[in-house]
Amino acid sequence: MDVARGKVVETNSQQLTAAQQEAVAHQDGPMLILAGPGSGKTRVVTHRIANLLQIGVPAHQIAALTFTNKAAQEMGNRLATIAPGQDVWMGTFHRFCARLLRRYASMVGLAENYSIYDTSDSKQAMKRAIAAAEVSTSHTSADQIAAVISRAKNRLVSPEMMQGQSLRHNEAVAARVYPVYQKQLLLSNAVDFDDLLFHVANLLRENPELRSELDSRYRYIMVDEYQDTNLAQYAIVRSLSVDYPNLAVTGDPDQSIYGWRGADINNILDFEKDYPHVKTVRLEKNYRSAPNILRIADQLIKHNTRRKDKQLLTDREEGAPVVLRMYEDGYREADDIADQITAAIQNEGCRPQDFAVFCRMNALTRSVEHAFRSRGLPYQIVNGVEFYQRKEIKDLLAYFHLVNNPAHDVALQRVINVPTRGIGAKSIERLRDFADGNGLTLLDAARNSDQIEALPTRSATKIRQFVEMFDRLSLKATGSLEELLLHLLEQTDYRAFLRKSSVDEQDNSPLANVDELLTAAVEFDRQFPEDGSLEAFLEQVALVSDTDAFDEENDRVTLMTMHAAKGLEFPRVFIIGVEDDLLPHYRSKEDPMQVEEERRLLFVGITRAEERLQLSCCKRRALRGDLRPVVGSPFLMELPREEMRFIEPEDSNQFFDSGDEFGDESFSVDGDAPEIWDQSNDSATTNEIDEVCQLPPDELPAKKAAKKPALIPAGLKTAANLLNEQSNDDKIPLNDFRNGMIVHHEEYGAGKVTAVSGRGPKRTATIEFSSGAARSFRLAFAKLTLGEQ
DNA sequence: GATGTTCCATTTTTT
DNA sequence: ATGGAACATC
Repeated sequence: MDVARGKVVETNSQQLTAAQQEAVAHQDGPMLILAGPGSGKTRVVTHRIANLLQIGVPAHQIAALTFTNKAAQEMGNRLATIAPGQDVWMGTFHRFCARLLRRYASMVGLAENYSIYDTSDSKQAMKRAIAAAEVSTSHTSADQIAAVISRAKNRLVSPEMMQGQSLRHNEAVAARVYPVYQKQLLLSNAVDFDDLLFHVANLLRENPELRSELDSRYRYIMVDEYQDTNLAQYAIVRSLSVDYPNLAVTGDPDQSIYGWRGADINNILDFEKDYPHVKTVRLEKNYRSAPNILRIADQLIKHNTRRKDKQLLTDREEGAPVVLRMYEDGYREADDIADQITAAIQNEGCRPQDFAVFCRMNALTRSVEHAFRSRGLPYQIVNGVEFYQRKEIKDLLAYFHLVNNPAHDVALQRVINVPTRGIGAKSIERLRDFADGNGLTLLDAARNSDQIEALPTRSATKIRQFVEMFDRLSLKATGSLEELLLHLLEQTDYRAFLRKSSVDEQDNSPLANVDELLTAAVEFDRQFPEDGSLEAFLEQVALVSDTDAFDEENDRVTLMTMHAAKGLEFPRVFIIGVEDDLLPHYRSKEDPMQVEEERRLLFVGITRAEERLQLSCCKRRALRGDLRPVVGSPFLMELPREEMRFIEPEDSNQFFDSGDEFGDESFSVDGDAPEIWDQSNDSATTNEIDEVCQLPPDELPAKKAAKKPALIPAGLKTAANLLNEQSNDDKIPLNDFRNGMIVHHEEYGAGKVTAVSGRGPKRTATIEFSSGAARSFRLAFAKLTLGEQ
């Protein structure tokens, strides 16, 4: 795994505060560390581990459970600096369970080479289960059923327990699908994400000897982000802390943001009830943020009812006021933020990595990305799973999965006709029927394809050929990943298939992705030369999370969701789209508890900022295709306006330095400005837009049309588009770089392209200059123009 | 059976 | 806007 250095320089334990020292010194018995944002929680936990080691606790008796690999890594790195060479187990809950489950797979009816289905795999499996269960999905959907089942598993509800309960419609449907789905998973020797926890929790509950063995094996357990644990996770740590109740959990109820995934905030709120003799430590001193940022955060979170009241204290100096800014639309918002960052880098000596832009949902990163790219501002989008969700990567990995676990039906269905080899939907359906009818896996059914009466000989032959190809491939399973992948690519002629099926000729990114996967395989081979690396590789791939993609060594502006931002910190933070229906999201507005969670999400975002913070919202936002009027988030009303600096769009001729005037009066000066803080639906702008939108295009009043970008049909150029195009004018489109092309670089002069790889912002070209030097450039940022031939 | 077309919903957040 | 699924055509 990559080694990322922590930003915080470790100091010795003398410099811990009294509260921190108290937590560090705690040895036996349960402990609850209520740690506010930026309170040095990771530092406390690592020092405590070091302390335990020092007093003679063997490293293998300690386990630290986190929610992301990133957090585990960070902890590991820090521990390495204060207690080097100690083999303390650190990792995510899911990885911990995956590991236990490998060992005790047979006890839950799995084989040790079981596969972990990712979300799309389990969705496929779900569809098949729904069909097999013969239920109607007329008033529900596969997604809804999946959600109900997921929730059930998180709450340790088994298929049997779900029967016979009085349920709502989609729950009743789910209750019928659930047992079928579980049976199919077992037959496929597979688990979904929830099963990792579910199986382990059941294992511990049903096998007292095993439970006590593991309890004594893991005598000291630490859980990070305890506020985000669900019932299954709760049950797991609880049953590992009976004989040796040395469970130390850290968390902050105010940062509980995974309720939608089954996390139960009561786990942390009731911890003291669960463990009567618990030692509770509150870390309330904040080392991260300027006081004005903390006051804003504090004011906001005070509006929640389900919480433990907590102070946020800091010694830091007062900083610049928090900015609350309104823009005309998302494009202006993105452009302005890009400009602000560019200016700060030029004039204030900031570096790209000092900045982060947070949003409620991934879709909002698009416009920001565009603005950054057009300015040559280096950035990283933190969504680690993206690469592994690309078609070509999923295809190849599906072959890997099938080699590792031939029962993996989802993988087989994915690849049996990829590349196309004449096995169509009908054949697959017959194969599936045969498998279902005889309780076989799809591969076993395929091995007996000549016995399937419904199958034409022609199809049976094709299927047999596929099985033969697969068997040849399987022979490579014990070799290196590189060897396996190369063999696979050759046997299936996959690259040719990609070239043939790619829609536009220019786009060779699928091929570049294949190369990137190859690189990853080689790298994994290098790191884990032992046997069995295929399984380990697939497990690692299955359990990567978005946050894991964050690279703090990289000098780039970071773009991510607030969920992904938890646990991180940046000197300057922008939070975009602080708008009603987005934050809080409209789906969460019915339930006051969910609204509180949304408020906590904003709290998490705000408290990531060290020095400066800007919250912004727009008058209009392009979402789901078209530009719609929006209003500011009700949360903005909860902030102490007198402490903030409010900035309106320039072209409405309004500029308010600070908050006193920020209310009604500000807006009434200009009749055109919408009352963004007013949630009522009858705001002037809303009506105006609606009204105009109903007119046929040629009847649009010219004046209004000119003023409202909202009314410009997609495809026409907006001012923002034009601007961006201009600045890109002389640059070569990314995908136009070809080997042998002659280019010109500002600094190095003329050169020839010798290699191109990567895609999107990572697209890179190697160029040999006339001086003889060769250099690689990220094309999105390099200053390259077309050279003379 | 393969390929192309249209239509549809779908998007909150993620291990 | 995008991608998947259903439908139509070769």
